[in-house]
Amino acid sequence: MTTADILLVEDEPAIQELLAFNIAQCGFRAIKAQDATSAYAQINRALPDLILLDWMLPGTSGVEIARKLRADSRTRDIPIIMLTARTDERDKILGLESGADDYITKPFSPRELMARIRAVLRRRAPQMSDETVRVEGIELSPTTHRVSANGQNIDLGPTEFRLLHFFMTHVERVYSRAQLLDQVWGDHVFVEERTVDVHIRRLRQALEPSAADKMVQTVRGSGYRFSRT
Amino acid sequence: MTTADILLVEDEPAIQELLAFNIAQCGFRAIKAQDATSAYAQINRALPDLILLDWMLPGTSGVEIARKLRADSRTRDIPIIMLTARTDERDKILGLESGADDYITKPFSPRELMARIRAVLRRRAPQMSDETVRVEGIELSPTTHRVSANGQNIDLGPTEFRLLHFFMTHVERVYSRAQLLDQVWGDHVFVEERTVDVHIRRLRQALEPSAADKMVQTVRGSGYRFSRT
DNA sequence: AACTATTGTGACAGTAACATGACAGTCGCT
DNA sequence: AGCGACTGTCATGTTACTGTCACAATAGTT
Repeated sequence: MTTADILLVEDEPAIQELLAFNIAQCGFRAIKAQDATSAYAQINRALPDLILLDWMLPGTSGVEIARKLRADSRTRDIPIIMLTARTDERDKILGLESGADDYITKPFSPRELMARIRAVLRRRAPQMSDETVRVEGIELSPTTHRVSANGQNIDLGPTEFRLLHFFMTHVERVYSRAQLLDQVWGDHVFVEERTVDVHIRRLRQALEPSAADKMVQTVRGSGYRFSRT
Repeated sequence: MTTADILLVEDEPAIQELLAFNIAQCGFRAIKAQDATSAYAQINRALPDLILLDWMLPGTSGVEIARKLRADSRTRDIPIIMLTARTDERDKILGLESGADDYITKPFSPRELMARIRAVLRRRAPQMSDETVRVEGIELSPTTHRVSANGQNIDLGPTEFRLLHFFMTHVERVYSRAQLLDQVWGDHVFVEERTVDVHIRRLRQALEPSAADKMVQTVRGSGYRFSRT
């Protein structure tokens, strides 16, 4: 759940392959679709974390797809980046009005595209971006899967790692147990809410040697918060 | 790594950019040309180590370029890989007769292309693949295909060798089994993910006498990591 | 202070993830 | 052909993580 799923809607097979390869190279998971129909099918199977949408598609155009996704509450919040050959300023506006988060014109450098993907993910789903996060003395690096507090290494299990990662990318805000289950465990799992307490404890225990456990705070009646100070 | 220079002759800018990015990702240097004229100009400036040649080009075709390169003693030995949309067997023969080392039809997977580039480079210019890598006490020399840890020789099978080579050039970062299969096994072969475990074990076993096996670390739930300490 | 709602904690069994050993198939070599 | 080295897969151990509970501790209310 740490890696972002990116739905790639593109009809030209060569470009699709190349983009998929680049996405994978950057540590994300690429899900491919050639047209609107298969795109919807993929979205129905599992919500992606970001959608790369070709402007020109056979049948339903990219703009129409974007509009439909924005109309559905289930898909409203999924970031969309449009790919297009047009450089016309009017089209750009049209694309953004249709609900796209960003917009990139062909020919584009893959490096630029990847930068935009990261930027959008950082804005919309910070825990999906794989950048190193630092809060106070704590440092968490998703790519190396390492955590350190005040220089000393911290050993975490997978769940505690994701939990801390989520907290560090959503500082100073209270989350209910249900919200944490959705965000850290995934929305379709059924687990007892009190299980969160246990993992909070395990996280605190791991952070204790560095005195960083004070940052994981209980908000009675509401949930938990990760906070500086 | 003595990076290989790869001349990329392709008129479609989008595909050129994407290929150039992939080439760079793999640690090679991409030199771009849109047509025969600029290709010759680049070759005159400095001989590339490999040429990626689009079959269909405006003006002089890829086949003609390949013939001319083969006729010149200065360029006769440069490996050539042809890119083409045609799947016709006759064209394939024509392409190879014109002197190409390999031939790949669009749409192709970048992974396959990169595998072929590596294969051709390995065949035609083995010294180009790489130079000796050193991490902690371990020393790996691709050219001599030798590995030593703390002075003492280590015997590795081909797969373990490539695995260690990949790890040593990508230290500290965690790779999933799928990523390792992509990077180390290369071709789009279907291999069970658990097979990675076995080769990890074989690698560890080989490194054990030098106590270097501690560097191959398991990251539960994520994959494996090669790390100092 | 007493009571209640909420959260902390230690223990535990089930399980998912990983390690290991064995084996059969393949390939190149002489 | 016969041999040895290497590979991929499976079956079986082994480990470490997970979720749940029972009960202890704490905060909030009256």
